Amino acid sequence: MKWTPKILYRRLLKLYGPQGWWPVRCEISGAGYHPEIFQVPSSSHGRYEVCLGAVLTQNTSWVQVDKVLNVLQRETGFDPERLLNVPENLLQEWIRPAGYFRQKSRYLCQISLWFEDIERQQIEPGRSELLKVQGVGPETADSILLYAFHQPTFVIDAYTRRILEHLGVAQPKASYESLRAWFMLSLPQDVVLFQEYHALLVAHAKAYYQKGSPKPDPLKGA
DNA sequence: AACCAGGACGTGA
DNA sequence: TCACGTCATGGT
Repeated sequence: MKWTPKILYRRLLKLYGPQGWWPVRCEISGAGYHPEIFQVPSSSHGRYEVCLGAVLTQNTSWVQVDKVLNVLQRETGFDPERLLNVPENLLQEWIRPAGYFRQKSRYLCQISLWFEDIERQQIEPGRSELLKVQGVGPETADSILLYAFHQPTFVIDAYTRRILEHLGVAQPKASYESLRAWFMLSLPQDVVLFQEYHALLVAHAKAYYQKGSPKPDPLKGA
């Protein structure tokens, strides 16, 4: 089987159907994810929530992030100015369940400053500028650009790597940018397509590529 | 009781 | 550039 981005997408879509992704809070979705009812964040608070979640979920399960986002919603109403005025100790207590709380408290402040700039100037955020923010690496940057600001960029995460390796598409040590290019160079630059594609990869990985209990990939069989 | 979770950074070679 | 140690909590 010679895998291309388009073929892989068709197979995943057939297996799992539309995802309607960025996971928001259980309070809203009931299950941690809300397929079908994903609303693109049209408000500043919505965009900001995605930014916070993207940082908080680094190397951390979403259920932990979910708890933290509920606290941040209650305490700050997803207002960057209010978050920036919270004493560091208190912010760290709020985000403790998401792990790395000392690092992430700083990262959240940095991304908040960046966010305020973007919203104030009402300009489209640039990827290279976003990557300069402390605590924002390639995956976090692409998640923010794709899900908060609707820019056509592709998110590569650990799940995506695992799938591409097992399918024989990628080398184990392939760079982030090379994998991102593999998708972006042969697909239409469509925001919803990229959002759905990443969501489908996560769905597939959760089903078959969990490290504890890996199962045979149905994509490889046929 | 280990092992893992949708990474990123600082350091040294 | 790149490999490696570090950061930290909660779930399984």
